[in-house]
Amino acid sequence: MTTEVSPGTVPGAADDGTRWLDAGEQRAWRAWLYSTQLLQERLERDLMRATGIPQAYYEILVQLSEAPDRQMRMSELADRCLSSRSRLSHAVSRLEERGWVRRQVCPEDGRGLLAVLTDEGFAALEAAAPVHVESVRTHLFDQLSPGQVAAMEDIGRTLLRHLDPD
Amino acid sequence: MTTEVSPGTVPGAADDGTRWLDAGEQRAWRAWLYSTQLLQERLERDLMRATGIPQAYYEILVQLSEAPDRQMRMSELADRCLSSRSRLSHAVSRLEERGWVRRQVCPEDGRGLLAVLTDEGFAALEAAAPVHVESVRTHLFDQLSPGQVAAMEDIGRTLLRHLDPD
DNA sequence: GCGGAATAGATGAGCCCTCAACTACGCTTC
DNA sequence: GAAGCGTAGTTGAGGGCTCATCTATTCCGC
Repeated sequence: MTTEVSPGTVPGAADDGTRWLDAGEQRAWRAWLYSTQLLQERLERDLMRATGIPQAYYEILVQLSEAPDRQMRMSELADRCLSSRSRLSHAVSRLEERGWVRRQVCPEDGRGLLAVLTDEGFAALEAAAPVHVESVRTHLFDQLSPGQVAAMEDIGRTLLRHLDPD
Repeated sequence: MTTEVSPGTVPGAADDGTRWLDAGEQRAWRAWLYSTQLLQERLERDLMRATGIPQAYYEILVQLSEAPDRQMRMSELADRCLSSRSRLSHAVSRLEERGWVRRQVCPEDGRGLLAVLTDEGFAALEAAAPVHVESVRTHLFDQLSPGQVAAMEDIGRTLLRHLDPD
């Protein structure tokens, strides 16, 4: 009862060695959790409503658009999009149905495939980009001071070093 | 070509009034996006693997466990979980199947229902809590300095004021 | 008290994602 | 040159979420 506990935690839990969160950590955690959740949902909905493109697909188009010849191996594309192979495979299938991406056999490796951005795909990205950028600016950058933006980058990088140890 | 643009943005885009992101903003944005994405996935996977409970359900159990008589109106529960009514309704149906929550008619409002946490539900939460807290501590708090934690809370609160204007 | 708007919640289709197989090719080694 | 292992990518089942729609109840004004 005296122990304010954690990510939603059971009041009165026994001392079982768990490193529970104190009240301050609890507040910080909730602020992070709720804000990232709401921001993500907001960005996703803005993009989806305006263009019909989910963020995950947008990211794929972006990566391809920046690649030499607008093409990339499936695996590398998955890595860059922080996506599982399976997720990417499903996603590229959908994008193929829309005519935005093509699969092409890879000359150097008979197992491999290249995902190629089509002109239609590039056009779709060009149409979507301003919408998405504006959304990110409105809901994120317009709300934060330069110091907060710097802190956000610093925190993000710190977490990435731990989470994504290439 | 000279303009480094944004959330994945089309090189060479014309000046169409879009407030593109500059290189620094781009970096900050990516750091935030990737770190939150990876952290979320990590927490979700840890909790799911160890307990079979998705984070969204965990949050519901937490909110109920902290409510008077471990019960709450569906709508209020949805609000507190940052969930849509529909999502909560589906989720509570699943939780009912597991025997962790019960639906009960609301005395004061014939339209309303109360979600009630069962003893089994509470037990499931008690079992899951240490796992989840440990995961949050390992992947988040153990990585950040006290200053970074404070900045994280500050940024989160700032964004919430804009996103969740109660 | 009656008609209409607002509120509480449920429901089903469709989409995306995860997880666990599974196929197919390449790379070594003997 | 066949066996075995690792890598590339796909597939399908199952679950969660969104969105639009639907029902039931309450609230309000007259």
